[in-house]
Amino acid sequence: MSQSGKPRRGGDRAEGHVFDGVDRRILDILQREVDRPVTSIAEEVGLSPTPCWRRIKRLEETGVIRARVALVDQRLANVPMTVFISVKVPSHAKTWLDDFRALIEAIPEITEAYRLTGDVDYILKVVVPDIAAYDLVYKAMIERMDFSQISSSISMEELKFTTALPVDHL
Amino acid sequence: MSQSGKPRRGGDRAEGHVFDGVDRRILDILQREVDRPVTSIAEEVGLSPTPCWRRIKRLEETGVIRARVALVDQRLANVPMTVFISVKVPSHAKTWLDDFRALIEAIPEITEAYRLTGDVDYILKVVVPDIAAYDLVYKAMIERMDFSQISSSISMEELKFTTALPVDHL
DNA sequence: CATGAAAGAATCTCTAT
DNA sequence: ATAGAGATTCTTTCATG
Repeated sequence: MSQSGKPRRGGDRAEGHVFDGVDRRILDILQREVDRPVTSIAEEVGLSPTPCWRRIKRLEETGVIRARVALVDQRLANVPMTVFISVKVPSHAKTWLDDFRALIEAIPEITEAYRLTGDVDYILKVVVPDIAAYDLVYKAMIERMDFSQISSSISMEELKFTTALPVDHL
Repeated sequence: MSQSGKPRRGGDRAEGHVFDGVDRRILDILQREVDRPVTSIAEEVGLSPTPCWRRIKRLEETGVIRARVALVDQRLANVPMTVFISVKVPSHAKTWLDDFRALIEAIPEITEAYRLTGDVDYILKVVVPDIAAYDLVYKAMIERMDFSQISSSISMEELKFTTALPVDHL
């Protein structure tokens, strides 16, 4: 994968900007260690510091780089448990969805939420210290809203977690 | 949630270190903008720069802060599509799991993978440019390994995505 | 128009009080 | 906690090909 077979045309995006292999390599580095000095990155991609710095700055200004964040260890932050909640909606009224959005935003333990195709309507990723804390989240949800169905799956093991998007498609 | 009702005892972790409310506030900031100057963070949490800097450094050394990374926009990086793959395993042999781990590691489009309780054994998060690219990932998987069952759900909408863990449990 | 060199500003890192 | 020195990095400007 990550090799579609199509010839690379330079990777023009919707916004009209063109990225090349050097941009990809810069992003690949920044997605793993954003505190690397520009000179070090420049060296690795075979550029002098100034043009490299300009590329990074442009990647920020165009929004390709959305944010620079610290990733925190789940266990050391006392939220070692990850639970996935599958939700079916009881109503397709707009008010229900609005309430659901507000609920999701209000609960920091819910770190991800997606609306899906298929028989499950939404999937939520929840991080908590333990089952008891998860139960509090669960209760808070069903107290505030109606659900047609909710089912939980506990993550027994995280095999992979990366925030680095594949860059080969750029 | 995120308020368990128990009195805060300072939040001693497994490693024996004690975090307080200031550490929580620092982490909360760093999880959103890691490039904030130390002096600015110090000001916000009501500390002078030096002790604030020392706290941040300790958070790094103890591994609470795992990494500092750039978050890239999915759409602008040409991987706007998110797909969740549910997998059931055909065999509980160790070799199968080893192969599965290697497969997951080898495919950069698979950004997350978890082993779950319940009827689904694993769930994978995959980011790709489009259906065609997804199909390549899918084919690469079933060509390399056997699965008892695979089912895909396409994300129609990302309601929430944050890498910031809740800090109230620390 | 992109590159490379270099100067000034800001920040980081650590020491001393 | 504060002050501050020295090193590093960032950001901009300018000359060059």
